Amino acid sequence: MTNDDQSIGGRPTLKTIAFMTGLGISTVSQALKDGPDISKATRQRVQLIAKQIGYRPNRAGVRLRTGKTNVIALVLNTKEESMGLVSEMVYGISDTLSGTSYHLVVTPYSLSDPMEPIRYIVETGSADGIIISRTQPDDPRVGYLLDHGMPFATHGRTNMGVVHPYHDFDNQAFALEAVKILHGRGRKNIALLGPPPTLLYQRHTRSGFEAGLRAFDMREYWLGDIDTDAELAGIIARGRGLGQDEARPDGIICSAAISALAIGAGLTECGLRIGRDVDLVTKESSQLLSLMRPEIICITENFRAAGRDLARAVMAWIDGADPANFQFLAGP
Amino acid sequence: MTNDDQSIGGRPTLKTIAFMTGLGISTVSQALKDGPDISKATRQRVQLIAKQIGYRPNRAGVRLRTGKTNVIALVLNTKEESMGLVSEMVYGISDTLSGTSYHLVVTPYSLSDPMEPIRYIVETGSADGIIISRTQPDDPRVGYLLDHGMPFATHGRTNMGVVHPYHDFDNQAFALEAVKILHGRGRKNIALLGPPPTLLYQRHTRSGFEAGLRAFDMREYWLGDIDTDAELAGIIARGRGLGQDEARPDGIICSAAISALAIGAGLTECGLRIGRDVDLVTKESSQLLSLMRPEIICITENFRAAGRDLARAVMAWIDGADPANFQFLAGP
DNA sequence: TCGCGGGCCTGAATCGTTACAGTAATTCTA
DNA sequence: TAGAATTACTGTAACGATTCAGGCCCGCGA
Repeated sequence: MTNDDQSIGGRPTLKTIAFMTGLGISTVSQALKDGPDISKATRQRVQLIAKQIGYRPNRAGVRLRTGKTNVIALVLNTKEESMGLVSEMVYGISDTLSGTSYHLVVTPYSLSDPMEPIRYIVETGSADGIIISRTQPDDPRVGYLLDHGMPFATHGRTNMGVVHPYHDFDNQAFALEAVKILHGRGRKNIALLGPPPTLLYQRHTRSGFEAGLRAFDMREYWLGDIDTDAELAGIIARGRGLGQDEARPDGIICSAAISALAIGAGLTECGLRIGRDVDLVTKESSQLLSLMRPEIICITENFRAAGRDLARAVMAWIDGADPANFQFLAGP
Repeated sequence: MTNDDQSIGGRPTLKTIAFMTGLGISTVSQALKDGPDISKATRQRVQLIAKQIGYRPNRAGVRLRTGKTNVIALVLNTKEESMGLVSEMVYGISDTLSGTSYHLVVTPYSLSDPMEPIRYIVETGSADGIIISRTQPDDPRVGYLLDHGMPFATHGRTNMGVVHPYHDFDNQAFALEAVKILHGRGRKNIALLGPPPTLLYQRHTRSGFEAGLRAFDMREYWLGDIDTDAELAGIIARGRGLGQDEARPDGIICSAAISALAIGAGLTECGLRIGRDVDLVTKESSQLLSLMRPEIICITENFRAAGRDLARAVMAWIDGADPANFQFLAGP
């Protein structure tokens, strides 16, 4: 009842517009969302004023009343760092989110339990949708989120027989292509430094790799129990080991730029020249590597595009779209 | 009046605890924050139950009532990418924020207007504090935030005669140290590839650089109008140009790892060997460079520590601490 | 002319929290 | 022992938005 000082002061609210138009608050609310019960003239009038005074709905008000947070959470493992993955993903997501009402909350977890941040978000309802990465073949987070009806999208696929949005790089095609390139350069004995077996794309990578070997009649040099998640020092040491091995591979395929650099460093230490004695093909996500080591052959994975896709997917799912329509596989 | 189904169902609220304890809602609210009006016994009882049932205050409720968002906004320029700056900053900030009630919202802006995201946050009150980077000597954002009473911290200092929290790398000391290293390696003719003059740390860098030249009686090779913000291709070309210059510098100091790589790439193209024909000293922020290009001399800047400091500073300021106590200068 | 159904708008209730003004019951003061 | 002060707790009113059950007025059919 006390329409004191609506005209002046603070941020405009529905009350402000109601006061200015002489309408009721609920009318204004409906008019702003083009409710059919409101006459066209009134709707236009309200919307005009709202625009003029720069009205923006109070997020807390909306959230409290409707439960809609207008937040997308990006859940990252601190391990995550394929040279720029984080920044590219963030920028990609923001590309999509800008111009919408969504904000991006970044939630890293250093802990060993990947479920913890997920549970937190679901239990406190602090986001409308979640983007997760480092997806595992049988990822507990996916099951949990599905169970709890929380929209999400994964960077990488799962192997669970359930449908959910994802963006994945076609690592099978990548590995196949890499083998083909090495074959084209006359290489025969190929090593694969792939991702850890806990991540599904390890299987895709291996599958493409093996298909390539078969197709071009090449053989594998078995690298043993080492993957792109290993300590850099360990990878360098492995490179050194290769350098001293008579039966060393003449081609190496690598799933991460940084690991390629590391293994290359080890090889170089032994006096081997990349591009001559050994060929190195790697995935990379920025122009950096080609600068640092132009002799390393690069196949680009675009994390920014991934971020864009993932954000689009989550938003669409939140809006009720069919998640099956948002499964993206990016070619190399 | 209708205490229907408080015991079961959804997330616990104050009402749930009120129902369980038989107390009033406001009593519970006060008890949880150790209000002095509530008896010790009651406070403990309430807090015990709250913990047991995993009560967490509804952020929207708090935010609507108090205006406190429990959000720190990190405002980034998409240009930003000193190899891992974004991820390291994010992880650093999260280190500090984890365990508190704060969430981290990341707001990149690709637009030319750095004020836009700042205004948005202030006008919509969508954060309690802001962390900004790419600080300029006379930064309009700093003035604006000060005017509007929004706590913030800057990555880098300003030159405005106002006090605010910051974390800065001592670029003067870095440049001086770099010159000293080059002097120690017998170099005489030094080039500086510094940051763009719009950023204050360009001055610090130059100042340290010039002091070093004077102290060790060396001379500058003037690189001209190029800085670490330039296109990589341009920097590479400049490196190539240097390689072909008879009077080329025998030492180069670089403010960003990626630029060092670029200029190094240009030099290498001309057959020059880094570490022999030319020495290259650069700032870098990960172990990457020193591992992969050991011939480049690295001085490390720790962005994660910066993130930690900045988050601590903003939180402290929000809590009413004196901003003057949160000015950090990190040595090389 | 009466009643009924739309069209257009409004008030009240609600989401979860906090600030503030009470209100009993108890204890202290003179 | 009356009155004041203290202790311990409670009800109400916001914060800003949305939802929903009306309410009023008009035109139309019988």
